[in-house]
Amino acid sequence: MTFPSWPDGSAHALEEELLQTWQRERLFEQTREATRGAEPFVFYEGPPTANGRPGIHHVFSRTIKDLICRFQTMQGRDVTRIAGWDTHGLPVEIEVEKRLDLRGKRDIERYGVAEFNALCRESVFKYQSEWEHLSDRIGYWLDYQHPYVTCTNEYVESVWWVLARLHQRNLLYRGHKVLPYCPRCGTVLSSHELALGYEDVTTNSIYVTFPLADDPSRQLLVWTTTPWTLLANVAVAVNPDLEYGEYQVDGTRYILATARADLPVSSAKDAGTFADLGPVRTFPGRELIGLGYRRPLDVVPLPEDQRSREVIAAEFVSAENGSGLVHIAPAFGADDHAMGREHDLALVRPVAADGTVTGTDWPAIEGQLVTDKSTNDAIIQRLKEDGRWHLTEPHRHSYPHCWRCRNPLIYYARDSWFVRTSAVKDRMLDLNQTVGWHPPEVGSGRFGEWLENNVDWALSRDRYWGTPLPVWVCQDDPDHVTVIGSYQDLAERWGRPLPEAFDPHKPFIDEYQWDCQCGGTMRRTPEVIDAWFDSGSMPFAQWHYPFEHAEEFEQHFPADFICEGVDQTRGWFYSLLAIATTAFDSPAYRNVIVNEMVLDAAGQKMSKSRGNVVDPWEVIERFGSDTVRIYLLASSQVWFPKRFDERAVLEVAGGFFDTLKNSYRFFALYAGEWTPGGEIGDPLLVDRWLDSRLNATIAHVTEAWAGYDVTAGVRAIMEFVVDDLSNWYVRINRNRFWAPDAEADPVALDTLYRALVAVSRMLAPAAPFVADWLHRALVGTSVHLARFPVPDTERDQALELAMDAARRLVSLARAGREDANLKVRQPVARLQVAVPREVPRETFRTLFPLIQREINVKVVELVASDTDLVRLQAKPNFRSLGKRFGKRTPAVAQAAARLVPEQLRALEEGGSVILEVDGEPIEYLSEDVTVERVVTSDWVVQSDGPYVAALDPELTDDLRREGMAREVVHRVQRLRKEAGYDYTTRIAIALDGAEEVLAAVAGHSEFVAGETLARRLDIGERAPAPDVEADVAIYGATITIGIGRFE
RNA sequence: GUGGUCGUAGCUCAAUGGUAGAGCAGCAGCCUGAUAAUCUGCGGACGCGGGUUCGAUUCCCGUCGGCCACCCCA
Repeated sequence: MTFPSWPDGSAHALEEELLQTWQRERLFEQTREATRGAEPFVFYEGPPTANGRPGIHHVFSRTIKDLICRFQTMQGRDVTRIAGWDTHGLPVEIEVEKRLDLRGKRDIERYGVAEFNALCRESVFKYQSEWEHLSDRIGYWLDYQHPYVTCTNEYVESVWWVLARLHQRNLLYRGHKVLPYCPRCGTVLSSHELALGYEDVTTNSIYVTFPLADDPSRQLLVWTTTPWTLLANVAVAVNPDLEYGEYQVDGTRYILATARADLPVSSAKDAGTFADLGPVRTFPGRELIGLGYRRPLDVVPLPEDQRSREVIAAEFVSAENGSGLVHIAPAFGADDHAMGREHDLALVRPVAADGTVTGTDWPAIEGQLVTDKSTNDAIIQRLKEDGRWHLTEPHRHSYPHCWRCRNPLIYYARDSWFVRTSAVKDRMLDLNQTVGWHPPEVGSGRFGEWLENNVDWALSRDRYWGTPLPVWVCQDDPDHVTVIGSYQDLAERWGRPLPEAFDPHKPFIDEYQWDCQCGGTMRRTPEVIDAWFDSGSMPFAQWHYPFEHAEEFEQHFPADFICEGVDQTRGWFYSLLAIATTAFDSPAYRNVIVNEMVLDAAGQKMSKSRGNVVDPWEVIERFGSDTVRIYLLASSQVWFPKRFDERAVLEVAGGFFDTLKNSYRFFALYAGEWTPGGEIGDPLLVDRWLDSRLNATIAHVTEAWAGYDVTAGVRAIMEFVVDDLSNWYVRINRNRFWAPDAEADPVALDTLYRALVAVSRMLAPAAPFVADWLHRALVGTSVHLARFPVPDTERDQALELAMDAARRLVSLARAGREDANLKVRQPVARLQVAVPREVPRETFRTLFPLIQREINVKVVELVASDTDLVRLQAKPNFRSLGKRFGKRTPAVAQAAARLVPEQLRALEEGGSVILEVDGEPIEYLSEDVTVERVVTSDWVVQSDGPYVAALDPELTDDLRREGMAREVVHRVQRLRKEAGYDYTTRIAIALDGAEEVLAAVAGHSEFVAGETLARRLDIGERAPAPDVEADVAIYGATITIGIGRFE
């Protein structure tokens, strides 16, 4: 057979062509068929939201997912790879709001919820085809024919089912809590969403004075970073054990913690501090407790039946910042809320659900958004007018923002629905222990610590486009609650069959109501749920479990493997675990690879605003997706941040593919009509060596990938191809593939062929295109239907050691040649080598011919002792000496210099010797001393530890003549190339010029003719009509070489 | 602010309580009938200050800088 030549076009073109072939062959389906019914390997695809474009970081995690899934498929596992789309939630709503230019919920309601949601449903698939296309283009195989889609009726029903189940288990409840709340989106956020939106901001914090009710000249100095919350102030908290002081400024006595007395006494530029002034008196905070005060901004009515405007005690108050007196507004802070309950404080909430001020008798501020700077400015202005303002101070802190709309959040008390995850916290921690995290730190650290601080999952969202919360509440008695777990259940309650075109979304679902047993009306609570709950439900909802596919679900739960970016730690990784724990008391995944972010070349986060976003399409077109995939996998562990630098892409992956391509080209060039599987002779040592290295590599890669270390496996393949296969095996065996007038050695062809086939199979999960091209070229079938290679022979450790020694010595001898200015073409008479004991002598000796060829030396000798070549010298090993000798270490180390060669050799061979140090016998053990070698002989000696190579530098006339002949061969070869001859072209050579050179050639005419394919060699003549002719200097003497075709 | 993490050759990174190692880039050279391949040679007192120790890049404390996470922080 003949092997096709590697296409000349770009990697991009090759990949595009293969994609068409794959499609034509329905290759993905074929691979699915091939392992159907085998032991399953369960993979869950984290559903992307299809309303944003995919980026390079998606290529990253998809490459890892693809690698593991392909690998497991090639191991014969039945790998489920179902695509999924996350379709609900705020991101989708916000996209639509922007498109319609709506500003908030009121606009949406005016526009019509039904119409709005219809647009949301549509917009989700805006980028779907681009996602599918990109996944396809990078070779990410996923079943896009039957994806799970979180907004379908089936999916929603499964989510309802699990919510009803949680309710049965008393894990779903309604609570009134202060929660992070986005005024723009008009909804609460969960703690994991909160984590996504912290930003450093500078706001104006203010110090405000609260005159005491019975003595207005004594004033509490109170600090706040959110002036608008003063509208709802009902108390001031002090720490009863903290020291406070009264400071007299003019007619006023300010009260603040003495630890905070470095505050200025006024806003004047040159104002001194309270500390400068000194306190009139000091006292513990408990003295203040119970005192009444005049509240600032008296614009909100306070209920009479509850306490307000008084000083209360709170342990959490510290003097770290502020004044040591904390303003309490129970509606707008979690601590405040707790204090309010504890002390029966009034709760006023002069802020509407849209974040605007309401219910005050201050017209100027009514309707203002509390997070607007102007609102705070107005409040500060009024405080100034009222004489209650003391100081404004810019305050820089990280403050939570809505992770979707970037607006600042407020803390806001309202009714919400919660999943009681804190009740299963310990269980989640236990189950998390069973998960194989890669890297482990994320699981134990970032994720584990997060679980330790678990709070109940704030599930409900006061929005429109989401899975509706299937909770119906009695209008008359809010304690009458029904949670619907299926559509059948709904129909039964409702009393009629559901309509044909039933849509469980808002607003339609809100029309379903029925009579409560108490006579009231059961209506659905208006909220939808957190979209993270949707995606966390995919293990069962993708099967419409328990309504369908119960068996499939059970076989596919939990997952063997998931993989997402580190940003999903509190996202999908958590929602999967939380739901699996509460609903099934099980982990949702057994192994997870957490990949880090892809940064730009400068290490900056990619963001649209910075304009440093890498377009995956562009990069793939330039390099090909295999190159990008290999780069992302191999440049560093996937859990380290990647600096995406285009130069680095070629550095890491380009060289490897070039080498692989050239190895194949070399093989195809010389394979000719050779057909694998035929009769071949006995393998040589080098062939067995390559087999051994190949088997070692297969074992290494298999182990790495089975253990989810994708990088180690990829690197092992790359090292094998570059170091062992190309740069050593092919190079040293060139003459077996091409020898003048001879067929290529079938044993070498077979060895190289098998190695290339195995490489293509190992590479298939990582670089599916190139691997497939290669496999088709070598074998004729797709690599993706092949099994992953299995080591087929034992490793030959002795041979690998011997070859390793040979390679080292070749390197050393070359360095020696450089040193002595002896070109490799100049033969030398002898090379003496020394190797450490563990190198098996006999095997090593059989490699001498190889060393001879590589070094161009006539004789290689293994010396028993290297004393003739080098002087031995002791280098003390402080590590082992230090352990035994402590303070005497330096003396003992120094004394080691006195060890004589016999002693050093004894040490090197594992013995021990005794030496007297400071009048005391000291025993040196083998590990105490490293023996170094210093060159002493006249020979050219290079050493690397116990490996020594020594060249006899003396050149006889014979050697010189041979060197000249080789030099002439070299020149002729260059001229052949210049003439553009084919490598089989027979030529005629004419040489004229320096006698010395001509004589040398004459003496080696057979060699020269053989190497250059010369059928005619005219010495001392000029060619009559050469194709190429040149004057060249050989050892300083000039000759003229002319070559032409031999007809 | 709190906690973590990192700070080593131009770049990317490694190792170690014992005197610093690799890859890439650069320069010089070798080799080459596959190669923009290989091979050989050339560089750094490990952010700063202090401590523990016979000895610290490695341990401890502080400090500066980068990154990450947490946070009701008034």
